[in-house]
Amino acid sequence: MEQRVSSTPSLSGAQSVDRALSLLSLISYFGDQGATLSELVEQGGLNKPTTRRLLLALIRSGMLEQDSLTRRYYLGEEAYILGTLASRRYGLLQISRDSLTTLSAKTEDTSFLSIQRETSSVCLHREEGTYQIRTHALQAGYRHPLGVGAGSLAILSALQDEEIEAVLEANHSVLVTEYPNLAPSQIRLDIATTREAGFALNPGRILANSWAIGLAIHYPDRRPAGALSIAAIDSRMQAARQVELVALMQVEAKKIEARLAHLQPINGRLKRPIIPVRPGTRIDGAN
Amino acid sequence: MEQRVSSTPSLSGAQSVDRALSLLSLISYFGDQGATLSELVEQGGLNKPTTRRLLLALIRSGMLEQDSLTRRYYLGEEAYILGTLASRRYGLLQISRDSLTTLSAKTEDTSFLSIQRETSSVCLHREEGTYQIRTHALQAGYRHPLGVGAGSLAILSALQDEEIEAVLEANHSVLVTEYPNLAPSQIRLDIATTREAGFALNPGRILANSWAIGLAIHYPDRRPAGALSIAAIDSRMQAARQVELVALMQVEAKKIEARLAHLQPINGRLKRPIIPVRPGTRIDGAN
DNA sequence: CTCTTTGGTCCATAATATGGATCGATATTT
DNA sequence: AAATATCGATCCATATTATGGACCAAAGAG
Repeated sequence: MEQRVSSTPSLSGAQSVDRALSLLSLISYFGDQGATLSELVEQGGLNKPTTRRLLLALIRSGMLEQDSLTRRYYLGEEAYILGTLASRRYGLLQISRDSLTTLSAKTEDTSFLSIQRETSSVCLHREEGTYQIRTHALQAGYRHPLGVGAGSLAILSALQDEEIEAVLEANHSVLVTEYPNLAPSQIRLDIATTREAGFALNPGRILANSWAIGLAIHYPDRRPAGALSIAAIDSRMQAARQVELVALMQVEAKKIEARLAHLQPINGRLKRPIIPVRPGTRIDGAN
Repeated sequence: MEQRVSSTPSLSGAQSVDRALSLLSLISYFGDQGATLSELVEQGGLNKPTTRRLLLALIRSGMLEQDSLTRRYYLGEEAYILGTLASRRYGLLQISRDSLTTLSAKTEDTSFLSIQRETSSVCLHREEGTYQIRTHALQAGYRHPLGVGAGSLAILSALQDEEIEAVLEANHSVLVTEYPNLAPSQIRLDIATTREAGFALNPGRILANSWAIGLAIHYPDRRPAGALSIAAIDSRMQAARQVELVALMQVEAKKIEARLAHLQPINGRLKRPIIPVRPGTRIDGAN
């Protein structure tokens, strides 16, 4: 009870919901590894009893699950179901899956789909290539500050200049401490190069010899919806092949953008499903 | 403040989180149509200001969005992202997508994937067939009480007898009022038929001439993970073709079950993603 | 065996959520 | 066109609810 701000004029409220969903979001970054209570207390900025109480509420709703043995917390089945249902409005991954398959099949290298989330990019999908040497610097669920990584840089470069500055400022301390090769000034240079070339290149900036090419996917209004990227070892990413890869990616990006244009106006009226269940009927430990 | 139960011994707490997530779940049943505040007040069992306050909290977190014009509420992008990230543990749909494509391609009819959610089944995906006459009784996101519909009946039939009775009891009033052709007693008969035949048949019980066949998908421990189903007009669902369809579906169900067996033990330790963001830093209207 | 760490919980206190009442805006009716 | 109904949204005094320091048990670590 320190966080008094006293400004909250009226509006707002339901702060435990904010906190609980912040925790949920935080947990999502732990991926398959799951999160421990201590980690969540440390990184979530809430104390132990509060954290635990909110986690229990999330578990009750099915959004979260706790491994009874390891005591770790994982996203639950309800999160998966809601996401699947939401995918009809936001189904970038669904729409892009074919393209990722195609890209990895044609190039033999691993391809990725990333999106923006606040000031970071998140990898939504990794499509394995067949080539024997693969970089594992990026996995589904991994997050990096915008500008770090090829897809991430492609997205950042597609933002407006003032947004870019806001992002870089927000990420300043993280960049300086965690990514010595990627100071904000360096990223600004990379953005210029990206815009000029029409694609983003990560020449092993995060992991040596692990190069990648990224291409932004745009909404009809030109805002970035995400980015495709392809990663390989440097020997497979020299100038000539870069051109080939970009050409392939451009074809797929175009396809995705065409489908995206059809996805948005789904707000049309559909028949109502049947809705018998009555929530709000006081959930205790009654499950 | 009527709902005093006074029993809540200790445990529990964070009730607004319960309520908010109940609302979120409720909204998910409205699908592409979105939900209005009034509908949510009516069906959610909470009053208007409370409902609205919780909705605002959900919007702040990105789990929900409100159409600024129609004022309707829809699942938000954050829900989609979380679901995508959770899909590595619960990716039944991902695993089943190929099978649905195959089934619809081979049969020319529309195929579905459904799962259990509490005492209902929810359609996660509808894969269109090419045949000119198609039934639109089932869409992704639609919910029916367990036992209503072919996939739904297949799932119910795969449960244990005592679970079945619990489900039927919970759904009793809904079945009686909403589905005159599907009294609990009728469903019990259908279950017996389903278990004997090895597949579920819906002979136009919900919508005349709209028949469907359902086949349960099992976890390694035999609990149902969901169900495949194929729907068509009755003339395309006579005995001979039923056998053909079931044979095709069994092949696909086997494939899915094999992949499911590999999905579960993903609790392995993976490299940690980078986690710079600090939630819990008081979210107001600051966005 | 003791010390430390981690998961989990208790409970008096204080902060927060609650919902009846109210308001403005947009249909609907007469 | 006026009157009425409906709906979304918000206010604010009240009392229910969340908070977090302190504590406990269990499982490593030394």
